[in-house]
Amino acid sequence: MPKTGMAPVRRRAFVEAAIRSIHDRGFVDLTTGDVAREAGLSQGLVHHYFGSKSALIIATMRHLLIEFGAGIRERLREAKSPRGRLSAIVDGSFCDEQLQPEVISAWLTFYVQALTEPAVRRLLRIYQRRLISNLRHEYRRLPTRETAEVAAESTAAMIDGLWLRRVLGDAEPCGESAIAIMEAHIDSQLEPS
Amino acid sequence: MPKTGMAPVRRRAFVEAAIRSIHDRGFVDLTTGDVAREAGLSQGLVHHYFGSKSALIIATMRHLLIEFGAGIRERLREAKSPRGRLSAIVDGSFCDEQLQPEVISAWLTFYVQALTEPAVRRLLRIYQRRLISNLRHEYRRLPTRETAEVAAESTAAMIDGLWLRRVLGDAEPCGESAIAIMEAHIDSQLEPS
Amino acid sequence: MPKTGMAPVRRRAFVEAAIRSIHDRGFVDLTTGDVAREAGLSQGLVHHYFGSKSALIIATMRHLLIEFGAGIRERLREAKSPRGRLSAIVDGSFCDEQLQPEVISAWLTFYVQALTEPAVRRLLRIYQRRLISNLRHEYRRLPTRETAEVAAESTAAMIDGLWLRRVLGDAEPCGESAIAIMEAHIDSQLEPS
Amino acid sequence: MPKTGMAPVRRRAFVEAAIRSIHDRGFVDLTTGDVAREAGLSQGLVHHYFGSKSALIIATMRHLLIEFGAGIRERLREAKSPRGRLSAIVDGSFCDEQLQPEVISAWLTFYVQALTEPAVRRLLRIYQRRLISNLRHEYRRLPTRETAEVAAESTAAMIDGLWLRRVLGDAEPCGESAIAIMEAHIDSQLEPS
DNA sequence: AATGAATGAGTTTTCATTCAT
DNA sequence: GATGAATGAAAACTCATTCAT
Repeated sequence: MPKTGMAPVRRRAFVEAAIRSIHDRGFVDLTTGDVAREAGLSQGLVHHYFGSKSALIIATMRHLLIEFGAGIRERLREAKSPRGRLSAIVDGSFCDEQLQPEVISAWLTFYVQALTEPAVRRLLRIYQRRLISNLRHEYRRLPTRETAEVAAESTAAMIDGLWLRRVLGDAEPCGESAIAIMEAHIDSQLEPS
Repeated sequence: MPKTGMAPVRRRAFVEAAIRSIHDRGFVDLTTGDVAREAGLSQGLVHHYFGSKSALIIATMRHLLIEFGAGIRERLREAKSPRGRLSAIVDGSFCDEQLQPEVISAWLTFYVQALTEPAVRRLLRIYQRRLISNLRHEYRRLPTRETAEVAAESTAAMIDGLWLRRVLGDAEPCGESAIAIMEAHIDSQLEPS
Repeated sequence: MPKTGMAPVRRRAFVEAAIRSIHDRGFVDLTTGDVAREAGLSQGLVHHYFGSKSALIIATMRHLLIEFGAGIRERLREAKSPRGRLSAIVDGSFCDEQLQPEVISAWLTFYVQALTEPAVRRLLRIYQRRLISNLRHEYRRLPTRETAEVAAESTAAMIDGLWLRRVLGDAEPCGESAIAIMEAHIDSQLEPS
Repeated sequence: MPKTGMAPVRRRAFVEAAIRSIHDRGFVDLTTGDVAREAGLSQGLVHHYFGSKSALIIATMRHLLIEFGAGIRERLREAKSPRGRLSAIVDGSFCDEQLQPEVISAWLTFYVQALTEPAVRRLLRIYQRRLISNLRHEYRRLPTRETAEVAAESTAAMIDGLWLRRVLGDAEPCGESAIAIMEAHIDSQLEPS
């Protein structure tokens, strides 16, 4: 009895195995064999489902983006006010899922790959634009277009920066202190001295 | 008598070639052959001077750190006031040298390598600690130790974040707008509403 | 379902190819490429099955030992008397299989490798101990423990020595004259003047 | 003041360094760099004096042969009787110089190289012929040409065999027991039961 | 659908040899 | 005579990809 419809199951299994492998072995030394072993499947199957290693990588990056986007959208939907929507973005950026070491490793890999792989670069641009545009929208009450732009830009930067600094910190990365700093920054943007 | 004392010259040549190659071909696909060609020297010489590809990479990361540290120290020495010293740090972080695409690529590589290579991780920690400790020191006039800490942390994060966002921006990365945003942030930390 | 269970077949093929290659090209200049070509398989497969060149060499040495041991054991089983068992050992040592030029080259290599490679040294010790202990056992009727020991030692030495001298003799190495000399030596040990 | 007549000094230094290096690193992994370092001289100098690595190896083998031959000749000159001359050969074969681990390693290497390198093979043949012809000459009083031949052959074999077995024994190789066994064998050849 | 087997192109690494000084 | 520098050819080893079953 041939199993049918395995495609989505297998693809997901490989993508998740890729994220774990990137963390465990580092992206540079990642082999399709590693991923297959991690997924408990055969090496040949990677090519059956993705066609090439690089296609698997792109699928993995896309997966990160989708998961992240879904988390943000979910939180935005539940938020009541513009201020709450800003908190939602911060929350979605520092939630437990996003601070998992495996996910962090994969995101950083994402950034580096974007430097040279156009396909990955395109994906990352989507993330960056979506984030800045969400922020700009929530800052729209600020007096000038210019102020809103700067507020959005600085908030986005601080999210990325706090995340980046947590990546390689001594302690387990924890979102709480990052969220506190972010909230203070947002407040200072909204009620300037 | 043979030509002597080439070691430092060659090492530097290879390190600089490595930075350019990382940018041109991407770190993942980097070969010692690429670096040698870029340096205009033979592949064998890379191993003669560094022993292995990975030792070359570590030397390259160390080079980045040294150059960056020297730039910051230089600017700090010339600064007149605590406020000026904060600007010095920002300046050193967004100066032309640091925003060269080649240097940016290499720094990002640095981060990714730090995830899995302990030797690289150690180097990166040095950078992070030095930056935060410099900032903490300049923020020492703030009312509480806590406020100073948060100010330092948020400033460091924003530096890294702005840099990171410029990495993959559409335009040539330019430091001016980043510096403006940073200065505003520093001011808001020093004179809270 | 894929073709399965090739591992032992391939391993044996490579080991036998290694023995032939050691003879043809000399151990010092032996490359995994040579062995692969000799086996009619790809170079990569050598590493797939053995992990490294040196593991292949060790497997080859082990193979020699096993084949030799099996030949001796077989002959010992068929022997009727202690005297016959001594002849069995001599026979097993100078049989056609052991005097094949390829096998001789490989054994000599074995000895040289034992000088510096602990793993190989361990294997060779097994051979030496087994031989001397077999001989000692068959000489046990001699008046003193001491005499038996010397008889065993001298017999073992003469086996190795005759073999060694045949290795590089002008003519095709032939076992007959060696066996005759050995038999005379054994007789002189058992019935001293 | 240019030093003149360095050639023999340097050549000897390299040859002795080669013997030590063969023992320390194994012949297979021997590099001219190793030898040069061991000799405390530069790598280029090896080629200046020998022209190639393989010429150095041959010179080293020749050196072994000369030293060994000189030891035997010296002892033969001092011997008073045919029986004493047989003892002289045994003595020369198991003297301290010949049982030095470095020398043993080099001799074994010599044998292996002889399998594939005609130049080395030629050298080794000289050793073998000289030894057998010396022995044959001292056994010339035996009743038949045939008996003398067998006695010479078995004695030579036992010398080589005892030496070979000492090479890789557990203990420091020591000549005494070998000499005792050899003397007994010679006696049994001369006064058969 | 799935796999173990196999490959070959490409990578790091080693090293004898050459050379300018 | 002597050396450190440099090279290039060849080696071990890796791995994405293909394939027969």
